[in-house]
Amino acid sequence: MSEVNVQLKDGPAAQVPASVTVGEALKQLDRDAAKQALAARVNGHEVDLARPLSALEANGGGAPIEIEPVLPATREGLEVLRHSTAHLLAAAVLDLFPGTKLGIGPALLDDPRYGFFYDMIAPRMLTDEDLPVIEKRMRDIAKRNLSYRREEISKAEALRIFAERDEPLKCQLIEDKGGATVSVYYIDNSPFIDFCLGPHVPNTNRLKAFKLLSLSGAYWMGDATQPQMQRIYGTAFFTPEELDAWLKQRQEAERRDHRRLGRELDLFSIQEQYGQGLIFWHPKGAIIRKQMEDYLYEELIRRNYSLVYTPHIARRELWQLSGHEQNYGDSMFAPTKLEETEFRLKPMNCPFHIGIYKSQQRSYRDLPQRYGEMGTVYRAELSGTLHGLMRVRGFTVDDAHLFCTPAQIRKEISDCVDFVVEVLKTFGFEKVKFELSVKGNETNKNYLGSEADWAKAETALAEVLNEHGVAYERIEGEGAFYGPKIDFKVEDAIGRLWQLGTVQWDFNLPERFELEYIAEDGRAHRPVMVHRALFGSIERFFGVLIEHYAGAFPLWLSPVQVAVLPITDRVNEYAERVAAELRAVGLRADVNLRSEKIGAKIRDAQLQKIPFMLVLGDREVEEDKVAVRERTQGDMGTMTLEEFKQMALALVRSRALTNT
RNA sequence: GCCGAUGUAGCUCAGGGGUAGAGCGUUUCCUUGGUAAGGAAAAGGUCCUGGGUUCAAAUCCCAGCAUCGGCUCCA
Repeated sequence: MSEVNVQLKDGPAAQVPASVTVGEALKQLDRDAAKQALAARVNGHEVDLARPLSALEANGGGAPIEIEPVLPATREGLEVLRHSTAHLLAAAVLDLFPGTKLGIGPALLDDPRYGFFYDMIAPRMLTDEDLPVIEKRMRDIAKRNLSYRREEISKAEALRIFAERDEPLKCQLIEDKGGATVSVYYIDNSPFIDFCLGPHVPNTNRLKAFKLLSLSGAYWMGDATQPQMQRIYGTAFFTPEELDAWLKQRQEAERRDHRRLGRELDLFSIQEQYGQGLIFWHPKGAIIRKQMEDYLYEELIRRNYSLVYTPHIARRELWQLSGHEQNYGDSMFAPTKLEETEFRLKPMNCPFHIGIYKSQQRSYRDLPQRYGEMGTVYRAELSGTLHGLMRVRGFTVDDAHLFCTPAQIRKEISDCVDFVVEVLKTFGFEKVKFELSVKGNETNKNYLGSEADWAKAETALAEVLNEHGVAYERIEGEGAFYGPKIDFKVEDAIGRLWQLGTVQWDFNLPERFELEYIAEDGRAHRPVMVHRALFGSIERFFGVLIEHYAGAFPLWLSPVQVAVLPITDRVNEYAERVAAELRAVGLRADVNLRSEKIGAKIRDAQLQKIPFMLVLGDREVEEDKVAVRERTQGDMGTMTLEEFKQMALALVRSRALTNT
C-alpha cells in the first residue's frame, strides 16, 4: 500500500497510508488538534476532515503534504461552524416543510447582529411562531449525529439531481457558478442536499450552541424585481456559554438604542400624526444640537469657510438642470405649483451654493470659494427604510461646497480629511470606517468623466488618506456616477454601520451649470467642485452620538450640566442662588426642589445622566461651599462655588470627553 | 415599496367574548432627610383606526395606518 508524507504546519511530520482521510492523518500528527478540528487546511486549501488524502493533490518532488487544523476560536473555525449550522437549519426546514425551495445560506462573520442565514421559499409563509419549532427540529437532528457528506459530481448530474428535487434556485446557482464538476453536500439521513464548496464539520453533534433570531424577507439575488424569499437569521457559537454571553451583550446594546434614550432623556420625538420620518427636537436635544452646530461654525470660520443660507425650495427647472430630477426624482417630494410655476423641495443643497458661485464672475484670485451651510433637505424615503434619527425624511446637512482650480483641489481635499478627523476626535469616535468609493464596471450606472479624470481623482483621494494615516477600504462600484468619494461610517449600538460624512469629487455639476472662473491667462476655465459633509445628517450624527455615549454626554454637550440638589428646603434659596450664578457664567444648571430625600434626587440626576451634582445642606450654606458629586466618580468633596465654576468651565471650553 | 412581528395609561408591560390591570412617572398632602428609590391618597384609557361576526368585541375575522426586525434603495 502506498504511503505519503504529511506534515503538520510548523510541526512534526509522519508517513501515513495514502488511503487515510485528512482527519486520520491529522490524528497521527497531533491527537489533540485532530479532536478539536472542525476542518483542515491541506496545502493551504480548506477541506473536510473526511476527505481522503488520495483525493487531494500531492506535492511535487516528494515534499510532504502540509496539514493545518481549522480550530475553534479562529475566524475560519467559526465560519465552518456557522455555515454548517445554516445547513442544519435548511435540513430542519426541509424536514418540517417538504417542498421548500432553497436559496443561499452563508455564514456571517462581520455582522455583529447575526451569525448566518438561509434564504428559502417554503410552501407556506413562515411566521415567528415557526422559529422555535424549527430550532427544536435542528436540535433533534443535531443529536442524531448525522454526517455531513461531500460528493463530487458532474455539473450535468448535479443539475439533474436538483431538478429532480424541484430546486430551481439551486439549479440557477449551479448554472451560474458551477464548473465542469461541482461539489454537493448531504446531511445523511435527512432530506437535505446543497450545492456548496464547503468545508463543513464532520457531523451534526459538533453543533451545540445555536439560536434562530429572526425572520424577514429577502429578494432572490438581492434584486427587488426578483421574487421575495424568506430569510431566517440565526447565530452559532462553539459553547452555550459563548452564546449566552453574546445574547446578553445584545440585550445590553438594545438599552443604548437612541430611540429609547431619546424618550427617556426627553431629547426628541417622532410623531405619527405629524408625519413619518420627521424629527421634533425637544429642548434637551435642541441644546445639544446647538452645541454641535456652534462647534462646527467655529471650525468653519477658523478654516476660512464662508457661511451661507439658502432657500428650501426651488423651481423645478433647477432640479432638471442639476440632473437631480432625472437621477433621484423618485426620492424627491413631488412638485407643487404656484401661479403656473412648479417648485420642488430640495433634496440637496448643491445647486443653491452653485447659485451663489454664479452670482458674479469669479477670478482665480477668488478661489477657492468654500460655502458652508446647515442646509435642511427633504427626501421621500420609502416607509420601510425609516429608522429613528438614522433614516428620516427631513434632515439638516452640515453641507459645504468647495469651488477651486485644478491646482488647488489636492490641498482642499486634504484639508477636508483633516477636518473630518478633527471632528471625529472632538466627539470621541474612535472606531470609524473610511471607504474610498470608486468607479465600478456596472453598465447601469452612467458614469460621467473620462477614465483619466477618474484615475487622477482616485489617486488624489487615496494619497490624501494615506498622508493622514487613515486606514480605508477601497470599494469599486460605490462611487457616485459623477465622481469618486471618501465616506466614513460608524457603528450604532448593535453594530449597524451608518454613513456620516462624505467628501465627494464632482465631475458633473460644474459642467451642467457651466461654472467658470477667469484664470491668469484671461480666459474662462472650469472650476473643480467638491461636496463635503462632516456630520452628514445632524439627525443621524446625533443618533449615533446618543448610542455612542449611551446618553451620558460629555459635559460640553450635556443638556443639563449641573444638578443643584438641596438636602432640605432650608437651603432652597441658597440652591437657587448657586444655580443662578452657574447660569450667569454659561453653565446649564437645574435645581431640584422636590420634597424628596437626597438619595432620590441623586438617583434622578444619575438616571438623567447629568455630569455634575451639587449637594447642598446646612453645612455648605454655613461654609459658603458646594459638595460636588460627579456622574461616574461619585463624591468629590466640597469646594467653593468659584472653584467648581472654574473646573467646569475649563472642561466645557476644552470640550473634554471625560470629567477627570 | 416588499416579507414577518407588534400596537392596552406619559413610559415599560400583563391580561383577555360580558365593571380595564400592575410598576414607574405625574398631582396633592404628610415628611426636612447627607451621596442611586421616605409615606399616603388621587388623577390618568377611543385597549391604533375603520369595517365584519356576535345578544355582547379591547379580546375573534378582514382592511388600513403606524412602529419594530430585515430586504431593496440610500445623491
